Amino acid sequence: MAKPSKSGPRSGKPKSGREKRVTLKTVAEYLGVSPATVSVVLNRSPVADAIPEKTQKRVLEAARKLKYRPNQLARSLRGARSFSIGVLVPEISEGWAAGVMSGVESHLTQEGYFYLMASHRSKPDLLEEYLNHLEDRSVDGFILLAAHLEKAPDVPTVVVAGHKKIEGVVNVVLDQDLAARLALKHLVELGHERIAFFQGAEGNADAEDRWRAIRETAADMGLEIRPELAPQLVAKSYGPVFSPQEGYQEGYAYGRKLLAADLPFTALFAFNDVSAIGAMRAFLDAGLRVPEDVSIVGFDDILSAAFQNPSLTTVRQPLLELGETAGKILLQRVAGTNSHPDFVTVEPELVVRASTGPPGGSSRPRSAAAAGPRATDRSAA
Amino acid sequence: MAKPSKSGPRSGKPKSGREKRVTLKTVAEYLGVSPATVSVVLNRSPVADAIPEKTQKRVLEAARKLKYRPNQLARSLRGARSFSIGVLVPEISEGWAAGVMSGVESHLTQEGYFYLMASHRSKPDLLEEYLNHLEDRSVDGFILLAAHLEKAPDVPTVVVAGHKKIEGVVNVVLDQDLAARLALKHLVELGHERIAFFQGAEGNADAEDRWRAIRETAADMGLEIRPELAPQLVAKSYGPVFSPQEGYQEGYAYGRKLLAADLPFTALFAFNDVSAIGAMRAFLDAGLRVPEDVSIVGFDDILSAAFQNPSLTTVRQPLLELGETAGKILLQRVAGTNSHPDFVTVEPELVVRASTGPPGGSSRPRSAAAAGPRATDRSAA
DNA sequence: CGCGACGAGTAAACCGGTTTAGTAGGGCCG
DNA sequence: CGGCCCTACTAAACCGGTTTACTCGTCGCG
Repeated sequence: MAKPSKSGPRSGKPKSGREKRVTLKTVAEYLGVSPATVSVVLNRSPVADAIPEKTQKRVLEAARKLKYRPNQLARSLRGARSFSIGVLVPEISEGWAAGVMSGVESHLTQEGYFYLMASHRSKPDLLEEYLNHLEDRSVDGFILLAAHLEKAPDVPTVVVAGHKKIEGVVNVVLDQDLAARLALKHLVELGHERIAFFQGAEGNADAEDRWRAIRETAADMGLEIRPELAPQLVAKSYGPVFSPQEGYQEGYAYGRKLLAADLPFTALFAFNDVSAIGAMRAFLDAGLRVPEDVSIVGFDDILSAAFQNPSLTTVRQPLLELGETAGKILLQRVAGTNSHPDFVTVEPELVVRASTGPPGGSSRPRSAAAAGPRATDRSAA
Repeated sequence: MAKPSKSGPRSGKPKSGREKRVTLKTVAEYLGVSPATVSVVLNRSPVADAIPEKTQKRVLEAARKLKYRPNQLARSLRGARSFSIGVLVPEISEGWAAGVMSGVESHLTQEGYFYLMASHRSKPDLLEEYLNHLEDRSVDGFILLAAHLEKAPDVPTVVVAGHKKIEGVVNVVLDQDLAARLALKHLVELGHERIAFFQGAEGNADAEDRWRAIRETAADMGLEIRPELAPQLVAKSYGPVFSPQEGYQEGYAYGRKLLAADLPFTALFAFNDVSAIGAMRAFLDAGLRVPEDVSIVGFDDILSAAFQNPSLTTVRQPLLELGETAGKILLQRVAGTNSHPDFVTVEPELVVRASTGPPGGSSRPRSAAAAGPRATDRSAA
């Protein structure tokens, strides 16, 4: 019917060497129908109900045969959705962000979304600039890591490790209270009473909330926190960062300061693994044994935590889960599912390794008996 | 002049609460000119030469006042360029890829580009799928990390750590010959003659080329490579990977095997830092001293390399530079600057730390029988 | 026989820009 | 005074889809 003309085989001018891209029109002409019909069928739009099976089959087949792939830019221009979301991280190469990103990506690509990414370097003006650029590219939503947002963007937004309540923004955060409880309970059960702490640097996304959680939990458990034993780090790292040397060196320096304070303590709960590792080295260098003289608990569970000697007991952040949760919630919001809570928490986990043990005094008390085997017990045969 | 009408203040219907987005038309109507004029002026298109200063100023000012921001999707739809490029990495959370990405990002965002990203997980079909999806989103080019490409995509492409010559694709690779020379020269100058090696696993993007470089360099320097002292790793990691425990444990296992081979050696040049660290622990556990009994050279310079005890001498990959180079070349190609070589190399650097030293273990070369003391030798004071 | 209801699509507007071809009006020249 | 060239823009096509409103032909029914 209609006029199929001789459109089947490639007629017309031979063009230059290159194949033109297959477009909606190509398919329509090939079939002798209008572009609208093809579009409607391929999208299973409700209007397509009026089109008989037979034609639908023809369209589908033609599309497949010609290897038609719709131009996504064109679709997004008209439609509301672009199926891409903007992601802003403090710094990609940084371990924490990379881990969370991995979770974000896994969920998004699985749902057919891609994301546009940039690093805000914790600078408010860069953040602002990228938010604008990305909106101009019609992203459907934002996922922001460790970002200090002032006001909600025009599209759905989820912030990971932001701790500010902003109308219309969902925050995904680690359950710092649980983290504090896990670590302190572990130490207390081992018999520790005098515990030192590292507070996160100002500006660190998690520092404030984590410290609040620690204070409250310590109070609940009847632990005293001595200010002299709870210095605040200053390294300019933002997130729970694996910043090259700085954090490590700072941990070393503060580890020495703790010793110099000359107040007794048998354990240290550091702000993160990097500072924990630095402090551990300081203690070892000072002739103390870990964990016999000082137990150490880190935070994050960075990859090298397990490689330390002794291997580091730490509170693991489920980075993948943080990312996946953020992705899931964002896509739900993009899809219009409303009413999410302001804060969604993800649970950390305590990874007990060899850097913690019962407090045991200088002259090898019951360490041999109670402290049990080293972590190197895994060496099998 | 013309008819400014009363367009200045927001007239018309009050709309609902929300501000409509400012579009080209908005600006045009506000000024009483046509969209074409505004477009032409804002783009400094050659046609705009015909438009007097005065009008141009008016347009520019109006655009600023109304906070006009062009819809990038619309621009890309017509124009050839979308100012976004597709990036496919093996896995984001992986250290090597994250480092290279950091370089890529730095160059691209600086040039006003964004990128769409996904992980190909070293699976050819995923790679293929994402290449298509990204082309459908009109990316201007591709940067692929550690990917095995079969044929060149339709847009300019740069592959980092791909080692295959493909027509129209530029490869950015580490100079493995230089890497081998740096490491071996260092060891030879220290006095080492019997050196053990770890070969990279099959499928690792760099394994083959690196091993070739090592063999050739060793031959040049008159070093003999004993097959028994050059086992090939098998961990399924692709790139120069910081794969959690596996690589480390494999290093440990192969370290033991080297000792069991009962062939004398005074140094190990590992395939990467992770396996080097694993092997180091194996040596230490066996009662050997590092570097007095065995010197160890790693590869990559992962962040924790400096935290080891002893800290690890290693061949550093300039990850940022790899990424930046890839970005720079790609954008040049996108801009049409032709004729790039098939391969561009980036130079590694030897970072000498504490795990290498002259051979000359006190009196016990490689006493396999010694299940000696722990490695806690650092009890300085 | 006339009318409304389908069935099967289609024309055309639209998204928000870019770009090409063209045009109205004025000045200058011969 | 007509023709021509500038100047300063503008109309309209176009990019590649999506969507809404409408048409055209046929059938059922009263």
